[in-house]
Amino acid sequence: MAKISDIAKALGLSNATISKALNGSPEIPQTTVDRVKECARELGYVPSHFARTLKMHRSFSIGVLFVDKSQSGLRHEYFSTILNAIKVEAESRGYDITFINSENYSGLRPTYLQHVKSRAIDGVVIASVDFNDPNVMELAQSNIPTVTIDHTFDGCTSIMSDNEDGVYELTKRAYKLGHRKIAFIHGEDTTVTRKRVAGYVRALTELGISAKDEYMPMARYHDPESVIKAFQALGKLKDKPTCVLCTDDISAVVLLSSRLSGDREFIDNVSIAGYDGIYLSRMIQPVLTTYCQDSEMIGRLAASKLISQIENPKLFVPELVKVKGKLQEGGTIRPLVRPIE
Amino acid sequence: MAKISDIAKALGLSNATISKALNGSPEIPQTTVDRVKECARELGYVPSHFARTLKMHRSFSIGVLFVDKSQSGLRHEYFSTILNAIKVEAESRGYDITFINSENYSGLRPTYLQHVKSRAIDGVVIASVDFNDPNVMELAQSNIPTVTIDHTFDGCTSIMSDNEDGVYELTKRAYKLGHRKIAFIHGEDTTVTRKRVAGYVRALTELGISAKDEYMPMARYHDPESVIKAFQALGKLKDKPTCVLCTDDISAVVLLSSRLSGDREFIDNVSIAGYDGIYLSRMIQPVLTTYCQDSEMIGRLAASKLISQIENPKLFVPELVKVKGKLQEGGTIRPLVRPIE
DNA sequence: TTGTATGCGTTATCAG
DNA sequence: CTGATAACGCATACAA
Repeated sequence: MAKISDIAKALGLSNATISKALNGSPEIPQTTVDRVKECARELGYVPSHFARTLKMHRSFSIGVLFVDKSQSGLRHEYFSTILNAIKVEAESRGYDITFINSENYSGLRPTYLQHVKSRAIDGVVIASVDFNDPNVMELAQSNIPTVTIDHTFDGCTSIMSDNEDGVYELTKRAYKLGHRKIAFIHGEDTTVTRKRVAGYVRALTELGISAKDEYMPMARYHDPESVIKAFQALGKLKDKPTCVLCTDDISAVVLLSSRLSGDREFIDNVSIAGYDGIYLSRMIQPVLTTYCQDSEMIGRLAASKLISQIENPKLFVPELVKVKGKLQEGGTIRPLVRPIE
Repeated sequence: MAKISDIAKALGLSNATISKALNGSPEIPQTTVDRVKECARELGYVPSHFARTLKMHRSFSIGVLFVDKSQSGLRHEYFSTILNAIKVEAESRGYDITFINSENYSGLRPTYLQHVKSRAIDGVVIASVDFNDPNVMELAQSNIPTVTIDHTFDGCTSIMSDNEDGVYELTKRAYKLGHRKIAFIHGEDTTVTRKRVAGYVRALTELGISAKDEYMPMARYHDPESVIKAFQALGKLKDKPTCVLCTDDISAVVLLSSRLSGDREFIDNVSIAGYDGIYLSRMIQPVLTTYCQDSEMIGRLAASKLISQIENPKLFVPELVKVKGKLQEGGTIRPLVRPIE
C-alpha cells in the first residue's frame, strides 16, 4: 500500500505538505493540491485508516447495535431494511458500519461502551435490543453520540416509527368499510405495543365505539402460533368481531393462507389486516391491508441525524422524530355489505 | 480510557511487561499475569484497537461484501440469516464485522481492495454481489483471505448451498407422492440456477421421466409476478403438470394464497413447492413443501473457514464446501390419488 | 523475569 | 507556502 511518504518522495515534498493537501488545508495552493491528488491517484494511495484514527481519535465509522434474539433481529425484514438504509446513508457520507458487540479479549469482557471506545467509533445506532439491559443503558447514557430506534433515552435523539398513527389508520379504514366490531391482536407489552393500543383506542373513541378488552387479546410479535390462538379465541366469542387487526404481516399472511379449524362462518368471512408492510404483503392477491412502516426513512434518518451530531456537536439538541408510514389499502379488509350495527 | 501505561504505573511494572502478560507471552510467570489481568479489569482496560492494528497490521475484523440490489441482498431472509451467522461465529472468535464499501475519501474513490487494505481487514466474505464486477474480482484474486458464498473463484474457498441436491430432493418427493408431471419454474440464468436445473433433470432421468422444455419455464427469483406468469402459462398447456416447483418460498406462498385467474381445475388441484425454507414456510397451514437451505451453517462455515485461513495461512488450501439442506415435507405437494400415468 | 527503545502511518504544532 | 518533529497506544527485538 502506498503511503503518504511515497507521495512525498515522488513529488519531492514533505509528508506534512501531502497530508495537508489531501485534507484540504487552506495553506496549500490549489496547484500543489492538484499535483498531490493526481499523484495519489496514480499510486493508488488510500489513507491508513487506523493510523488516522490513532492520531485523530476519530474513526469515521459508526457502530450499530442489533441483537438477533430469534425473530426480532436482523432477520426481520423491518430491521434488515433499516440496517441497509443506515448503511447506504452512512457510506455515502464517508462512514463505515461496524457491529457493536461485547466479546472478550484475553479474558476481559468489555462492555458495549468499552468496545465502542476502544475502536474510537464515532457514534452508534441502537435498535432491536433489550433497552433495559444495563450494558445498553451505559452506552446510551455515555458521551458517545447515540441514536435509538423505536425507543427513547434521555438525551438521545430517537427515531420512532409512528405506531400510534398506524393502528389508528387501520382502525379507521376498517370503520370506513363498514366494520364496527374491530378487534386488535397486539404483541407483548412494550413501548411500541402501548403506542399501537393507544392508536386503536383513540380511533374507536373518535368513532364512538367503546373499546372492549375482549377485543384486545395479546399475542407475540412474529409468532403466528400465538396469533392464531388469539384469533381462534375471538372466533369463540358470543359477539364475534368482523375485522381483526394483527400484530404483524407475517401473522396476517399465515392467518390468510392457513386452513384453520373453528367456526367456518367466522373464519371465512372475517377481515384481516397486518402491520409492517413487508415485501410479501404487496405480492399476494388480494394485497394485504396493512400499514407500511417507512423503514427506509427510519434508517436514513437515524444515520443522518447521528452523523450531524458527530460532526456538529455544538449544534446538537436531542430530537424525537416520528416517522409516519402509509396505509396500504389492499383488499383483505372487505367492505361489509350488511354491517351488523 | 485506561491504557497499558496506566496499568504499568499502577503496578510499578513496565509497559512491555503488561503487554506481554496480556497477550499470553510465556516469558511472564502466572502470578504476574494474574496481577496484571486483575488490575486491567479494575481499571476497565480495553486495548486500543487501532493502535494494535497499526502495530500488528492485523485488525481482528473481517469484512463482509453484500450488495443490496432490491430484493436479493440483505433484505432477503437467506442472506440476512447468513450475515447473522457470520456475525455470531466471528464475534465468538474475537473478530468484528465491518461492511466493505468503496466510497470516496477526498476525491479518491478506492476500490474494494483498497478499502480492505487501508483498514487492514484480515479477510472478507463475499456474497450476493455481481461476481463479474472487476472490482469484486480484484478483491477475490488478491492476497487477502477470501471466502465466497454460492460462487467459486479460483483459489478462494467457497461455501455453496447444495442447489442440485435441493431440487433433486423435491422432484423425488413429488414422484414419491404419485406425481409424474412435475414442472420446475426456475430463476434467471445464474450458476445457482444451473445447478438447480441439473438437479431437476437428474432426478427425472433417474426416475425414467423425460425432461420437457415446456415444463421448465424461466421466471425471476423473488419476483412473484414473473412466477405467476410462468405458472399461468403452465396452466394453459395441453398436458398440464400436476406439481409445480417454484423459484423460491415467497413466490410459492404468493401462489398459494392468491386468487388467480385461469383454469380452476388446474389451479385448485395443482401441487406446489417452494425453495429456501424461510420462517414463514413453516408457519402456514399446511406447511409449505420446500427445501430448507442451511443458511445458518453456511454463514458459520464461511466465518470459521475464513478465520482458519487468516490464522493459519500455511495450512490453507482452497476448499469447495457444499452445504446440504433439508427437505421440508410439508403438505403442499399432495399425494396424487389417481396418478395420470 | 523484566525493562528499554523503536516504529507502525498519520496529523498537528510550530518554526522556517 | 513548506518542512521538521512530536505524539497517538501498542507490540516486539533486544538488552539487562
